[in-house]
Amino acid sequence: MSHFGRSGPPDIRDTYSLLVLNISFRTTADDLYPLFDRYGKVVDVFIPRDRRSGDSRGFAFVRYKYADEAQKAVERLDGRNVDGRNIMVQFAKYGPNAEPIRKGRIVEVLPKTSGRSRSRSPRPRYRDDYRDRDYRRRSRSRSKGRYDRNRYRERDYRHRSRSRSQSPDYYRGRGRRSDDYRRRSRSLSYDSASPDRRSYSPRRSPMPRRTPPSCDESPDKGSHGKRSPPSRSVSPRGRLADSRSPSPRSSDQD
DNA sequence: GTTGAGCGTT
Repeated sequence: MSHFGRSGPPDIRDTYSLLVLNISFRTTADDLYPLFDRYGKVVDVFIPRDRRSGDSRGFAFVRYKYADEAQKAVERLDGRNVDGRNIMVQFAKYGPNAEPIRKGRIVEVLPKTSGRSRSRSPRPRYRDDYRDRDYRRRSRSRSKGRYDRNRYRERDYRHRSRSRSQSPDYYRGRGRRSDDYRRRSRSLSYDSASPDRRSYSPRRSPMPRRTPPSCDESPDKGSHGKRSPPSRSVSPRGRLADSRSPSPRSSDQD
């Protein structure tokens, strides 16, 4: 979807893609187009949206016809306040196919003569993590802390250098044991230890299974872990995989 | 109604 109503990418042969991050969730391409178009010839403005919800992911791609104009827009719009959010404009490092751009076109065309023009926001950048093509499915935001939406797909995406400050020793020595310990503790330490350590959160009941007549007690309280253990211990994974997502990768794309 | 590191589609 392009702002021009065209189908797919117009022409990336001679266009320079700019990645606009930190934009508001309600900011649309129409809002960015005039903003970027003022600094150069904008070929296309694309804002990835969620398939399910259809909401913006919080970033957009602006394609310029010339690199010099694109660079100017980067220096100009980078850090600009749009819709109440401080956007971050930078050259896209990856192409639509998740491939590294280095044809000398869209790739970083930062003139060394200009020195460090982006000293305004010297953020770390990585170029060897794009291989994870599954990133397109990852939660568009960290709301998973509150809402378990795509927790099943959550993996080591942001572990590059954000929250992964712990020493590798922890994972090598403790990591394995922890995994093993967690597994076995699931069958006997259910009502003894923390009943809800990392248990499965059937976000929504697959089937409209109404609560039993005896709904006097709150199922979230201790009562829940008292009668549930037997059913979960039988086949915790079987239920989840049989009722919800049998193969996360199977239905990756429609 | 929420969210906030990052890299893209008819």
